[in-house]
Amino acid sequence: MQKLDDDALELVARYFAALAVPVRLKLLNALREGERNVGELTRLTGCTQANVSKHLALLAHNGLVAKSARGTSVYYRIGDASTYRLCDMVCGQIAKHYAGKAGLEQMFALSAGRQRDKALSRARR
Amino acid sequence: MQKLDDDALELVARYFAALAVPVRLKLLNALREGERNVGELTRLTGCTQANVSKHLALLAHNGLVAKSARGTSVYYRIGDASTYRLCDMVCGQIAKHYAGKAGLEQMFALSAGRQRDKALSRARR
DNA sequence: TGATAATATCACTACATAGTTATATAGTCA
DNA sequence: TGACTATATAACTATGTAGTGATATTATCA
Repeated sequence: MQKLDDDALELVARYFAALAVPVRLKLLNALREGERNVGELTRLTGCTQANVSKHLALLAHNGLVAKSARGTSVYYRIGDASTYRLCDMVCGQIAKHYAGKAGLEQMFALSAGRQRDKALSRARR
Repeated sequence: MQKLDDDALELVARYFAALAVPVRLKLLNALREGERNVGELTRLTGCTQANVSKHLALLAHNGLVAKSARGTSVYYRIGDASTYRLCDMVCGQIAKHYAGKAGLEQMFALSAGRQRDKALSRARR
């Protein structure tokens, strides 16, 4: 039972670790508006293609994104709609924690706006 | 604006990183039932005192726990009640992702049970 | 089949941080 | 004040992984 519990903690930690890198958050954010292929995501993030590919593989491995190949391209999309709820909660907590620092709430409002609802209803199904 | 957005991603990533280490999740889990001092948390986790102290400092720095000194002891408590909602959401997603693996849902049920409600109502105030 | 394009993987470097031991700091009580 | 206890910090090692350039893999189309 203690062993099981440690395995669970390990899994949860890995999940959070998947969200603990700015580039990966940027990738997830880019997918709010719908699916995109690797080339598009490479341009959007400004990273090398190899790097984007690696991050996407990690996100997919943790169930945060899903992929489907069409032609020579591979299209990625959000794997679980509740991922954004998670991010939005964190944004809220950070905004609260840093309350007083000018304009931080607005900064986060960016990622929690109308875009989300569009993407959510798409991903929910 | 692009710069601001990158700063926001950095902050969110740091917050998730704080949750991305099993020992820290164990610490937060131990605080579900109420506040504890460093010595108690050291015993509960089985780590060295120095290590626990470092993890607690990091959690405090990110607003996940709060501390108050009484005598020679320092007592830590949950900084934000919604932290557990975050963890429980992740547990739910993982359980969904691994659905089929025997007994995994029960494994996670451990950390999302009645204890949470007690701790939440305490921390909410 | 050969050329081209898109993605994934490999081998590598650089850096951040988890964990450890030893020590410093601060509070309590005789 | 000195001994004792609890916590924090410093210095260090080991390890994981983000990022890169080069290359392999796979699909498309002439």
